[in-house]
Amino acid sequence: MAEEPDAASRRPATIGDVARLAGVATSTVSRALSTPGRVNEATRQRIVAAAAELSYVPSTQARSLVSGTTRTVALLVPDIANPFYFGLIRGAQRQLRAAGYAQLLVDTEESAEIEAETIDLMRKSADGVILAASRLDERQLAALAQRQPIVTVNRDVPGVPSVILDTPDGARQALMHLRSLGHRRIAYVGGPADSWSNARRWQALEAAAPELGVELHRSGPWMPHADAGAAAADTVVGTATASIVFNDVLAFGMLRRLRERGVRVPEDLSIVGCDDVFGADFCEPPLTTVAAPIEEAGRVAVTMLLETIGGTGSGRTRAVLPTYLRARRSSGPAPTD
Amino acid sequence: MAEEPDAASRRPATIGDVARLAGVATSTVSRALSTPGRVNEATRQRIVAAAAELSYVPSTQARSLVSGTTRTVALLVPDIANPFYFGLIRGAQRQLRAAGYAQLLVDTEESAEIEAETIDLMRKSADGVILAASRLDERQLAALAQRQPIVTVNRDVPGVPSVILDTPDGARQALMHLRSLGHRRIAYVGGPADSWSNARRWQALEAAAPELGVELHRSGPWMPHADAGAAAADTVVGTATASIVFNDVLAFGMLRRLRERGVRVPEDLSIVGCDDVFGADFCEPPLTTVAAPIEEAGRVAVTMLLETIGGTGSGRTRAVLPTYLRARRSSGPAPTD
DNA sequence: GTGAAAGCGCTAACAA
DNA sequence: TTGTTAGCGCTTTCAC
Repeated sequence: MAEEPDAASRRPATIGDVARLAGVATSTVSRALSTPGRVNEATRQRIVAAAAELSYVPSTQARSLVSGTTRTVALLVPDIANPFYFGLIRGAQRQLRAAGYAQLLVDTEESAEIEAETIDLMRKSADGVILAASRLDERQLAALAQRQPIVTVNRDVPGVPSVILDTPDGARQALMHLRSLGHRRIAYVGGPADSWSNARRWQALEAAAPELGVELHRSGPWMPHADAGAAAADTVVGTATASIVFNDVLAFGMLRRLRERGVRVPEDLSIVGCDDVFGADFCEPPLTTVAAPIEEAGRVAVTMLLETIGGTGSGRTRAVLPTYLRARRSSGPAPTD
Repeated sequence: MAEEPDAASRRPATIGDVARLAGVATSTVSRALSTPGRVNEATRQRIVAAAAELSYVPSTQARSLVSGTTRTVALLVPDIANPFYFGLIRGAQRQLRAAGYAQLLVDTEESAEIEAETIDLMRKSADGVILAASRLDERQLAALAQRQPIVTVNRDVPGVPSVILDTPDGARQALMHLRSLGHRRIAYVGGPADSWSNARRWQALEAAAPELGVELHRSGPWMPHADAGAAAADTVVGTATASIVFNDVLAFGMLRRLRERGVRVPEDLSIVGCDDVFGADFCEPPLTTVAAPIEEAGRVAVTMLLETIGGTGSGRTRAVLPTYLRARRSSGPAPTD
């Protein structure tokens, strides 16, 4: 194999090049490649060979121009560096690849503005959008969903299909767990003020506390970053003997602070996180946490979105995925007051 | 504001709709929106207003069909769930957004085949490709780079622009650090056999060991997953008093195993990781690790790629980013043998 | 400064 | 079974 002229030529092969080489019309090439049944087997083979020789790749742009469809789905997450979204991203990507779709990942940097702007842009570039932990308000979300297929994750707005991780239930489990260990004064260390999940978890705890005989305290709002954990930890020490924390990342920061202050976990203060993020079993002590099937959430979101796009909508518009408490060592017995 | 008819109409507005509403030709709309200087200010305003009213978004597909350019860059990573890539993804995304590009993120699942296939697909869908820790061999990589703009991260192939994190130097720093602590028998716990960085780190260590009077052992290859850490840890105990590990994730797994076995870190066995991944300062004990400016690597890779695409190539074809040892507590003094 | 028309690569009628 | 033709939405000559 000496020179390969086609490889050297800068311009990628078009359907016209393939047609010329195979001695057929472009429409035949198109058919051979997308509706193999409707073309003579011999010519089909000739065409496939020609395409291979020119290493022809169909232009997705041209295709979508005529089909009006892009076979691309956008996934918007508030913070790509938050390990919580890893599983979601991966689950979505797997399901998308299987369906022959590409994934456009966008980090909206916790900004409602960037989010809205991106969704609008995507109206032409993607067939649909998956919104993780959207920062938009209900009205906006509902309006946008009118215009283009949208599925939300961890955000429930009437009329917008959604995948919900039932973390309020997980929080309830955590509360019972701590209570059964003997804790009576328990704090909820809350996440961002505009977080929908956060509000729902608090509600669930508030509802469950009385009948358990738990004195419930509230701390926050806190940003879901490890750095915020220091201040958060300080608010809890002395107030409660156990805490349920918005998410693991925040809990990591608390753990670090408590170690600095010499407050022992779980002996002096119990901690329960949420998400079962990467690292939750490596930290000191390993973190008891509300684990959620986040990768599955990604897959389900894609499935629902593709149903919406395809109009195959079985009508399922809301999926609630169960969570469970993964008890490790950061929630020991209640300290004797 | 009662009914908003345009919002209700399913079909998104095209340039033609805008032209009609503004009472001009489509070409004028096009100019007004992309070359504002070449159009009368009054008409421009009329057009902008019309576009806003119809909430017109230009079709990127149609644009790229005529321009031959997609303003999209593909980023291929072997494993999206590996926290090492977070920073890279984010750095790349920031720089891309600033330049008005979209990011197509693909998880190649550590498969050379998926990688090659994806790169080929991207020839038409993206203006360029960033390859993190490519699994392809030199020949393939060089050939692909002929056909489309490619920048590699942590992979150096002649003729392919690359961003290199100088982890071999970091490994050398780790070796000196451990030696100065009194360690003489030190193991390198290696990563995947086909990892280019892995090979280079070993070379660096091998070269540095004699003059430091270090007896260097080698363990591996291991997959860079926490689960692999258990077996890896077992190979080191008793052989060496300190170990330099391919990456933090593997080190996490080792830490867990050593805790189970009752081997104290760093008293009985010192550990130095690599990457300074999320969690390295939360684990027990906090992990001393070779830290690399990974987010910067993402930004630099994008810059280099865009230069290649734009033909603005200043000719810079290789960026080497320094690394440094971030000493925490997992590398204590040498145990007395 | 603006409009008419051609064409980017592809698919989908419609004919043959 | 295959070829011809007309567009998808946009940019870009080329006239005016």
